[in-house]
Amino acid sequence: MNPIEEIKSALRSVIIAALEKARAERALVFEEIPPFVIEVPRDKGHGDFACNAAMLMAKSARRAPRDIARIIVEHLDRDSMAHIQEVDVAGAGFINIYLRPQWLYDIPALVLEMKEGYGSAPRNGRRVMVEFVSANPTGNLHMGNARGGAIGDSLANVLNYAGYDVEREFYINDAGNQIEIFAESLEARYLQLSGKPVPFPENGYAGQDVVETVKGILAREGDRLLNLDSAQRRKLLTEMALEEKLAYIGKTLESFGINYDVWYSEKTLHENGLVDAVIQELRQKGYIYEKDGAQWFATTAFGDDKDEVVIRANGMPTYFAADIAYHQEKFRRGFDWVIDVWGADHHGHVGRMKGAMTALGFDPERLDVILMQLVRLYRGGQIVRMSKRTGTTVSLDELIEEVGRDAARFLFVMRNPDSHLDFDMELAKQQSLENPVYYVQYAHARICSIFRQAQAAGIKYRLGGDVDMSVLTAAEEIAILRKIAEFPTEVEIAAKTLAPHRIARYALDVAGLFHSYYNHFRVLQDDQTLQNARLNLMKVIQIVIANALSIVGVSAPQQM
RNA sequence: GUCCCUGUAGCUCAGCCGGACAGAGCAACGGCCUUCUAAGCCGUGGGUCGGGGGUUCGAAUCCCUCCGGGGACGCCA
Repeated sequence: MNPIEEIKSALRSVIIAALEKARAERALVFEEIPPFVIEVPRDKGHGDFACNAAMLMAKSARRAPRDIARIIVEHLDRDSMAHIQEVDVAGAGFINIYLRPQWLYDIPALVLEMKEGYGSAPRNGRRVMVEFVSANPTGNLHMGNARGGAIGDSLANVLNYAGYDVEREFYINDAGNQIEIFAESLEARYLQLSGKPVPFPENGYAGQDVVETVKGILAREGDRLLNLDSAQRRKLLTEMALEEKLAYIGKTLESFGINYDVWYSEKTLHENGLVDAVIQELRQKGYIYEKDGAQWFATTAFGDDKDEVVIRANGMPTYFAADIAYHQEKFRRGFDWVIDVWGADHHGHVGRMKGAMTALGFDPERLDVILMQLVRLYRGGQIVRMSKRTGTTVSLDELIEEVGRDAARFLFVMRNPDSHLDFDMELAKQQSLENPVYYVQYAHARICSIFRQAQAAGIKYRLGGDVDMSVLTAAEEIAILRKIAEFPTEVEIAAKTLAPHRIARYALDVAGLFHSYYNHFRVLQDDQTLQNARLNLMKVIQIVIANALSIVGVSAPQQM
């Protein structure tokens, strides 16, 4: 249920009818009706809706845009749409349409009926998977993972609102080179902590967290692994460590408000032969060749500037090979649309993956990759450099602990993924004007407070139904209703353009309109009719803010 | 060198599926608490939308080019 879109489509029909009528009467000569738009003008002085059809037709109809616009207006059947109050021609040839305010007064009843469903589109039956974070299970989650988590989860929320059946997935990189190195690191620590002075691998995982993990294993298992051969020892250590790490990652993400539907193991792709199979399939299609003892995938056939190794000279498949198999599986599992949220450092991987999907016969348009620019961490204006020793600066746990889940998520989601984010810890944890999350939450809490006051004073009011909203004639009230009406369209655009930050911005806009209104108008007052209408207005704002915040993944507090 | 992102008010950023005089927050300056939470509100000043071409009736938005900033170019993931 999208009031704006319904009106737009009704207006579209009316305008098309006018064009047809004008053509039939030979008032206008043209071949085809151009793909014109009906939009909400930025400037309220330009009406409730504006149409650019006349300007687009100027050339083919060989008339001045304003002339065409006037002819369209003359042929409009105004009675066919009760809401139309006034239509005029303005600017370069815009058709500005003014509606009777009743269309806005109908909005609150709709919102109150749909409640948390307001803004959402009907189920469209299409399945979409959002894969995000997918951090290496060998270490802790860092700021980049935090941003990816906030964006990915919020995007999944937006898509769900927009009518898709969404699944969240975490791809576990539990195979490959880095796991080998992880295994070696674990073994070295295990031996060292058991009193055997072995050297630590040169490029091993030197972090303290690995030491802690091994200490835990020693405490539980004792030194019984000393008796095993090295391969067996590494295997067991890796299994135990990964289980612990993944549980920890899952717990952290959960406390960040993120819950996955599926945790998908890379290792199972190898074990089930899916990696070999997909390479074989590509080979049959002629995209695989051998060079220097390795197997190469001819990604240059799809616009890449150089080919890519899929099977190393040592016989081990690369990460890319496994990822091709993984993405093939995503489509095989029945997803209509597959979205990955990756760090910008993976940008070279995008074209190759789309090429691989094309080679396998999947439409690459069904795969979208959000490349998120990396996060630079600051503390009070000073950049925080990556620590060599721990391999990390601030972990997601520390972020949640220090800044708080709501503020962190809002700050991440608010920014366009394309923006290079300078994240200042000091700024983020300030509970001040610098911190927009509180501005929005405060609006929600204030409205809750009004209703608490109303209740305490024993005020009787009715929400929804046939409540007369037409007493809300102030420009501020009209502006708020208009903004509320735009929410479903905002969700739709955010989903279509994969831009959850639009919802955070929208929430800020609504909060701004509310705070201003609150300081100029009394909700609770003697005039019963007005009071009732304003309480309805408040309730509707509260619902929309709560809905927007839920998409962003931020709580809507009752009081602050 | 090739590729990706980016350059909008002093600062941080929206706007960029082309549309009518370019927006917000912060900072600066000046106001507003006996009334539903001052984590708020009101007002003032502040911009060659990096530069230059092009497409268009119309460009911050699309294309080309140059310049500045960030990043990627591994038989790592």
